[in-house]
Amino acid sequence: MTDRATLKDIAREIGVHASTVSRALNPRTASVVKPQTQKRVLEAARALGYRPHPLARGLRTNRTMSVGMVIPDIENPLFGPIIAGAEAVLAQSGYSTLIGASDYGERGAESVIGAMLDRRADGLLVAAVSRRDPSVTAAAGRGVPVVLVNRTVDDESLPAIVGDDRLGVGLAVRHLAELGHRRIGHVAGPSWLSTGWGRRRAFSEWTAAEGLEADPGLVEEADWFQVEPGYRACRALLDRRPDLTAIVAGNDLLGLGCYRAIRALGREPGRDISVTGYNDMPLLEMMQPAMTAVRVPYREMGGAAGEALLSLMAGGSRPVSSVRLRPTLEVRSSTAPARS
Amino acid sequence: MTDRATLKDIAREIGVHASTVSRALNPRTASVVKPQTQKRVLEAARALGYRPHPLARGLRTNRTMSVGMVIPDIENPLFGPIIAGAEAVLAQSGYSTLIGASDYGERGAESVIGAMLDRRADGLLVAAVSRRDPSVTAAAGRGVPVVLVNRTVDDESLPAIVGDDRLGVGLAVRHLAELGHRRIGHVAGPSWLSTGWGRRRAFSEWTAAEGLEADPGLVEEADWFQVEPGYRACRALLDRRPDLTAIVAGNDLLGLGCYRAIRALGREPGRDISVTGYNDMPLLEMMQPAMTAVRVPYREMGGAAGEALLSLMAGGSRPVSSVRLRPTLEVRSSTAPARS
DNA sequence: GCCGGTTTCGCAATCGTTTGCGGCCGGTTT
DNA sequence: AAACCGGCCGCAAACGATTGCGAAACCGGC
Repeated sequence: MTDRATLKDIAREIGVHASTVSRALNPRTASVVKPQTQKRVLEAARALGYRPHPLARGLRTNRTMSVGMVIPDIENPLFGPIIAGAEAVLAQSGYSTLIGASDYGERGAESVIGAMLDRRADGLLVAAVSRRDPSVTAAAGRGVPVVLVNRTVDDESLPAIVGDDRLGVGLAVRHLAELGHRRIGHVAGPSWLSTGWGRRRAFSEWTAAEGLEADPGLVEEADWFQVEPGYRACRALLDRRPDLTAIVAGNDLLGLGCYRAIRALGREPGRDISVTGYNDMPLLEMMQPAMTAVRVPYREMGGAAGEALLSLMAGGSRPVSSVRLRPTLEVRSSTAPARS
Repeated sequence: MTDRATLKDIAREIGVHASTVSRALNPRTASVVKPQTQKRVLEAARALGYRPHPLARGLRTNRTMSVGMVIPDIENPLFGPIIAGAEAVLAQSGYSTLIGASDYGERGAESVIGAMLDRRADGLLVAAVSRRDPSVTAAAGRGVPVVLVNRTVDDESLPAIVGDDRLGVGLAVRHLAELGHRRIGHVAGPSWLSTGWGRRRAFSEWTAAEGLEADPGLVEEADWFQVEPGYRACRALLDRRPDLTAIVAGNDLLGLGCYRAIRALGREPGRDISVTGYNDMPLLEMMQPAMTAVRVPYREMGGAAGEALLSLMAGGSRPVSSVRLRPTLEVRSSTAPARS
């Protein structure tokens, strides 16, 4: 790599000291250098194609202008939009985004976070947190700005940008109730994740609020947000309650698992048993039947998280509040009037 | 953030000079320090929780231990596995992965690559390259190690880890031919991308090799690897050639577009017209009908790219050869015997 | 022509590591 | 006993930027 120009090169070029060049180039200190010399500096800098050396700068200022982003499993299509949204707003402010996959399990997140702290990331965006996560809270305790995305921790001690699961589940349950469904089941996500747990509680509250049957037996927990666990949980649920006419799934993948389970029993999702998904991930509308789902604005979520982190890193200690984004309901053909 | 321990802290702790500590900690130079002092250094380092400062080290050694990864659009589920595979092997060697989305269009890739070079990334993994891409070749020309993933450039001047499209398309065409299809169409991806172009050429070659009809009119190009363009292209194709019994799609999303187009004509994909996808992205098997597709091992592809980049960055100038990974065919229910 | 006050800039230290060079110390060789 | 050598380690100079401090230069006003 051909060596880049340094401050000294510019200084030599126009006969001033490197520190003057530094000041001229930095908007915050540019006011102390004579306008005319600043102009000369700017020209020389452009002519030489000067780009500040991020390592040298960071070493001195103790900031790396990079943030770490921790994702549980990148292969989940859900996180694409979140990453994209965050990366876009962070890049706008000159921050680079380090990505780290904490493939399943707690050990992963800890070592990924450790690696990012070793790199002196200026902040952390964590999408992988479980309801209590020592490594994340430890990092935050050591003064590193942390913003949670999508999932949060129980005590809400950290700013989090999440979807409003109570609202979202409400949309699904009310939609089904309006279609005449009275016996609705729930295939829940893992209860050690805030999303799994929160939606499950919201489901109970809303069925009660709508005056529907509210039996703990209407809920079956899948041990992971994936198709196969969803299939197993749904089979268990339908074995126990063959009379269900609708199922609210904890997320889209669980919903797809429900499709399989329903078909395995010789019935047809949408026609015989209505199913709602949650998240509205890409291509969900291409499934057969196209799945009705609560849509969470994931790209916005990533963007909001990026902004929250920026203000947290910039703003000293002004508390950054958590945000719950409002979901909407995408009605498609996996939900139909109850035909009991 | 509580200040981390530095070399000097360790040195003071055990009464040696910082340079000795540095040597003791660096495996390459550890041989010149007395084993016993090395032991003391190691102990003190562990006791103080020492972690080298990456900026200071990088400033001195002129390496950042980070690589940039350029992705065309993160929202495409295709790139998740590639990212995950690459990140895993790079992390193993101590490299961090910077992610950058070059949302559509050429300008994007250029500015993203620029930002990464400004950050002095030690190498670049580019999944976003078009068949001729000045910014990428320029970066490589300036001595930055570059490895292309998934897509490549025409002149093959850069090491690239891609799928063997000729082989993959052959699997699809032969499969259809064996099912008795004689009039097979192709919905091609953009011809300015190596994947779109290569598969299109392979299609022509294989139809000729199989003794099938080989008419340029059998191919229709979509202007982007997405469902909607696939739909439009497939409609145009079927308008021109209503007698087709099978379609080879340039990728999965185009294949889904074909589903829609076929249904729009009142026919059923799989039953009336066979469709093959390409890539076998996640959840493709959940579609109705489950799509037969050429499976490209994307996670391996990312891993292989990471390894190629590592050896390129380490190995001086030993040429890193390109790799074409062998695809396989996943036969599902979107292909059936021809019923002409 | 001197003086208080600005503006504008240079000097040098600093961030934490790496590394060439040379020095000290012990033991072996002549 | 002088010379030498190899092992071990300290010294100091880098890497490229930022920044407190002080010193020129310059201003208008007396």
